[in-house]
Amino acid sequence: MNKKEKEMYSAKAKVLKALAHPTRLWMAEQLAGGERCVCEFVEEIDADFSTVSKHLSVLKEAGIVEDDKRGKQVFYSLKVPCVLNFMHCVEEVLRSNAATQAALME
Amino acid sequence: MNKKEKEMYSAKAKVLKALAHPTRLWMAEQLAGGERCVCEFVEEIDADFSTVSKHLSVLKEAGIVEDDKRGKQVFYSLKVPCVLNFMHCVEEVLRSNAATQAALME
DNA sequence: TTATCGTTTGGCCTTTTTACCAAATGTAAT
DNA sequence: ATTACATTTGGTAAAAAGGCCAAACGATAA
Repeated sequence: MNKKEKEMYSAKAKVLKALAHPTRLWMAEQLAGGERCVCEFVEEIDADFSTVSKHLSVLKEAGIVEDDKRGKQVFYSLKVPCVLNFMHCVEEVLRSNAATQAALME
Repeated sequence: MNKKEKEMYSAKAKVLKALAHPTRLWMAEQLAGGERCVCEFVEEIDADFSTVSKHLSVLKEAGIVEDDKRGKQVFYSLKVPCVLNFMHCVEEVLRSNAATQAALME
């Protein structure tokens, strides 16, 4: 891996890292159903307003979501919807793991 | 988010987290071309043997790769190849980010 | 203007992650 | 049995991530 390659993989990893948190993953999936304002998320998660805001800014920084301030509220939406395709595969990994576990039990 | 949902998202996040590191991401892509032994990775990355081994064990723990000890060497291979599909989307995010950047320049 | 609402930012502390070293393990060759 | 090789494990120190509080901000309402 040369320097340029390293930077490329760091950039890719950053995108994945942004999604690699339960709360952020959940948020991303919620946004698949359309935009949401920060306050909606705060209600549904049991977390501080500032915590939710910071999670959203991680997603934004990674380029996964974008924000739109309208009036007093800020609405977030998915910028690159394909991230949800990840989920099918992630679920396949989980199923595979479950199968492996089950096999060990026998 | 109830407790069960929380656990589900934690499990999914763990899979993503495993891939969310430049070195591990690179390794996963390398494995797309077929199995590799640990020593091969050590040569190509400028990192300690133990570091490489630990990264691989993170991938293994997540259920993304599996290992096969043959003789003195341990060979790793992709267990769930679909993880590579992630990459197309991740690249799309990066392209989208580049476009956003470019737009700002004008 | 002042007050209020929705959100972000800064600071601080705790937890997790990362990476190296050294020591332990297991396999194969001598 | 001893040695050498490939890998893993344990320990530890440094860096990054997570989450809460309080303070700052910007837009609207009074």
